[in-house]
Amino acid sequence: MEMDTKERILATARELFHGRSYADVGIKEICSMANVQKGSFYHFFPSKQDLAMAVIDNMADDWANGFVAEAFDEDLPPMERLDYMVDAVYYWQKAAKNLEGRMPGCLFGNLALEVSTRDEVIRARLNAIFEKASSRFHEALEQAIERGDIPFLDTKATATAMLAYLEGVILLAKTRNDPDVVRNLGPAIKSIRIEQKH
Amino acid sequence: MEMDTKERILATARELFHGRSYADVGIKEICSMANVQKGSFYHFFPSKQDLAMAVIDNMADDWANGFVAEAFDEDLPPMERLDYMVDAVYYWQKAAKNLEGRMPGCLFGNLALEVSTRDEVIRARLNAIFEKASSRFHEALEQAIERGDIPFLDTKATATAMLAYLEGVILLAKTRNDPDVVRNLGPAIKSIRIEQKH
DNA sequence: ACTTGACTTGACCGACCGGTCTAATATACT
DNA sequence: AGTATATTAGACCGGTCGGTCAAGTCAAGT
Repeated sequence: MEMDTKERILATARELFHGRSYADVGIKEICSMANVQKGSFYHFFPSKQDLAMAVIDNMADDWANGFVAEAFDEDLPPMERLDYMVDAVYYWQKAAKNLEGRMPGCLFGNLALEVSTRDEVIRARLNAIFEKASSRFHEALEQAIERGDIPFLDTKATATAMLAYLEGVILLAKTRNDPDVVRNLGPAIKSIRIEQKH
Repeated sequence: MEMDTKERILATARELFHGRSYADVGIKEICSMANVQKGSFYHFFPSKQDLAMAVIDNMADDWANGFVAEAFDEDLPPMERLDYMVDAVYYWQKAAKNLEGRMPGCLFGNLALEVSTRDEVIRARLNAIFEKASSRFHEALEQAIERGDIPFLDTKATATAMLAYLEGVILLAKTRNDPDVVRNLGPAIKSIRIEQKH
């Protein structure tokens, strides 16, 4: 049995938004690629903005239960989780590029820069997702310090800085259209540190 | 005497693109804000894409001759240039937010994520600009090592990583709509290091 | 005085946008 | 069987998009 209409819309929209951009992908295109009619679309999603929110949540869920869960596995040594995460990003981007010819980058980062100046709702949601992602880094850092793997530092700030770095690396890689940038620069995420201020 | 028509278009487009996005700003809007007619616009710019290129170059020039020139002043100790750069970004973003209520982020980063999947020409230009920016970091690092300010490392890779970090920090700050993120995380740019591999 | 060419004006174009609406159809409960 | 409800179908809407174009203005060159 084929996917539920709503899920088909969601999956298609996610793919298109990720591969191109929010503004560049129209509802009509999503519908025709998902084999759904306009009316059906608007039966499930009150607006394009609403669809965007659903796509974001959908992707965030997949992430949280996908490699993020794997990478930040409690059984892994904390600092190794960072490498795992970088690797996951690299392989994913590389696979996507091999398929589409273009490196799509990070859906959240893409959307953040594209729409956060004109859509408060979406901006806030993306911010929350970044917040959550940052907290995974935070946990890992806390544990690393506890185990004595790394010297004491401001774990909260450093965690956010690491997330920023990862997003920045993806941005540069996308601009170069070269996933290798992720592999070459990514591991340096472990070198970032922000001292505790008092 | 008022500005040249072409320059008026350029300045207006730059402001609008930076403050919102490429797709969200139409030629009509640019024209009316710049007090120019459609026809005049297309007399100077053959297409919207061409305008984008001009805007990018225009901004890149201003940067290169503006704070980048100041920050990467050869008279400054190399590593202090990084702090200067971070400061400049912070004050700029803060000023922009105070004016418009929204943190615009980095025009290059914004455009890169928005259009680089569907416009090779613009993508390549943005890539070149990042390349150039990275080379300023590179120079600084080389000099820092030469002076013995920092231990030996892969200056090329580290320079690129630093640029990535800066872009990532701006991305996160924009998503949070809070320039303070730049001030808090920015200085950690100096902690990034990529070892020379052999 | 006349010509040239840069510049301006604004009406106009087809295509597409997000979104609406009515009518038809499948499904599920009584 | 009958009826309510969820879903689908696709024509249609006003508005906007990037871009074109014919007509004209105006200053400089001869």
